[in-house]
Amino acid sequence: MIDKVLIAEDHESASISIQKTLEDLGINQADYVYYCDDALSKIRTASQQQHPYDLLITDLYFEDDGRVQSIPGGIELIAAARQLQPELKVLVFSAENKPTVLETLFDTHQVDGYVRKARNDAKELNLAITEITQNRRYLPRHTSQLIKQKNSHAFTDRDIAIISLLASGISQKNIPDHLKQQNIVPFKLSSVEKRLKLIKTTLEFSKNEQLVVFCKDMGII
Amino acid sequence: MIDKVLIAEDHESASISIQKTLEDLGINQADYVYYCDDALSKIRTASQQQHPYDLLITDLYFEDDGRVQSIPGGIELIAAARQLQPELKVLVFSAENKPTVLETLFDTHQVDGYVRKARNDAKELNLAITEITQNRRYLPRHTSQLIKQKNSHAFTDRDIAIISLLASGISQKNIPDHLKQQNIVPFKLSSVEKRLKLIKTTLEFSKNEQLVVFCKDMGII
DNA sequence: ATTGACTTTACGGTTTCCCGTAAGATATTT
DNA sequence: AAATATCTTACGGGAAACCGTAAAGTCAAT
Repeated sequence: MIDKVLIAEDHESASISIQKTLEDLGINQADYVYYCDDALSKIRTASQQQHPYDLLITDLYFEDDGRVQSIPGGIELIAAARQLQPELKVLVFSAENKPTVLETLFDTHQVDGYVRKARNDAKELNLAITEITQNRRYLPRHTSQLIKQKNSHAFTDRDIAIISLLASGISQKNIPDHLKQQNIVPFKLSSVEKRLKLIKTTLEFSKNEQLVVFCKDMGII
Repeated sequence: MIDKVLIAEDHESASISIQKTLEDLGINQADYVYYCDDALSKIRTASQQQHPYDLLITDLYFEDDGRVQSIPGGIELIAAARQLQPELKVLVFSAENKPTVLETLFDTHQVDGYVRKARNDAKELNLAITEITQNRRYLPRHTSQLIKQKNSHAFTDRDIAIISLLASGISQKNIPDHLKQQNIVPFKLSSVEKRLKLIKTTLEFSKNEQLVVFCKDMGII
């Protein structure tokens, strides 16, 4: 049974809707915070006082408004919260739709539910909480479609480093220097050239410009 | 005085928050729709029945879910609504933050208010409606900062065409063909080279890759 | 029509990128 | 340890991009 819920959401309007949904479900012990750091400290305190939260509903992205935060976003919050309280249920409520991000949420973080901010998100939220109450996971069915896409390439950290350098204006012939500095191997120019060629071939791209916008769109960089 | 409000917002959760805010302000005649087409037909009917809306609160982006819509988004909705009912007040409620988009909203569409979906958006929504009730515009103060940014370049349609071609994988030396096909002049390679160099110089960029991601981020392409 | 200011194109040299092949290094298998 | 496979680097030729200069074209004003 889910009695005590914590909402971590920086958008006040979204937070209000979540609170209303919890009310509709008869859940009266709902706390809400606008920063990840506050969320973690509440989880810690509740856990220490032998009255832990049953469910964390969290957004993924928290806007920086000047207040220094040690936890930058939802993913890090989930990791930190689970370390304090491993059995804590987690429901992510976010507009995020990028395959790579969702994949890590489902696989490495094993979230119990995911509701995307979209047309029927309030009804979905209600449904998701109901499912989680019964110890089931609530993951959108079209997720698998999103993850699988034609000619997909698994980007390594090195790939991301290289493409990020390109996107930041570094000339290809200078990339070896930067890779070396970051202790990324192999770092020689010809290996960089080969790798870029491979990526572009599998994705059926012809130019670097195309590749960087793709990575932007996909949230890879 | 504002009595009758229409909410055009595809996110159910956001719509609920807006409705709650209106309740808090004592505005009881609030209709809400999830599609732009529905919004326009409601505005038309209300206007014809001599009981028009006082305020339209609308999102900018409406997700395509298969239902065919003639009005794709908020900007087009605003234009169509103003044509039917020129004195209609418009308050935009969106996560949008790109300078170019906001500029057209404020300047060419003359919206009465803009609230960005962010940390204190519910309070801001309340404030904005109060301001509009008193015939004042409510525009965020940091807007001017956003629009004005160092080394800014005014992108022409031709610039956008060129950069879009680059981003879609067209080789620079083939751009002249495509420009010619689109009847964009000048179209010769050397003029394209010169233009790209100018843009990159003013923005202090060194590579095309950098330029295309910038334009992606800014919503220029 | 001529001048002058400005825009567009032509052209050539240099740099960077692209891409194949071959040599060298590293890891794996037997 | 030798053989094999795989990965990394070296190198070189050709293509594309970069960049300056000069020529050709365009336009406005007198």
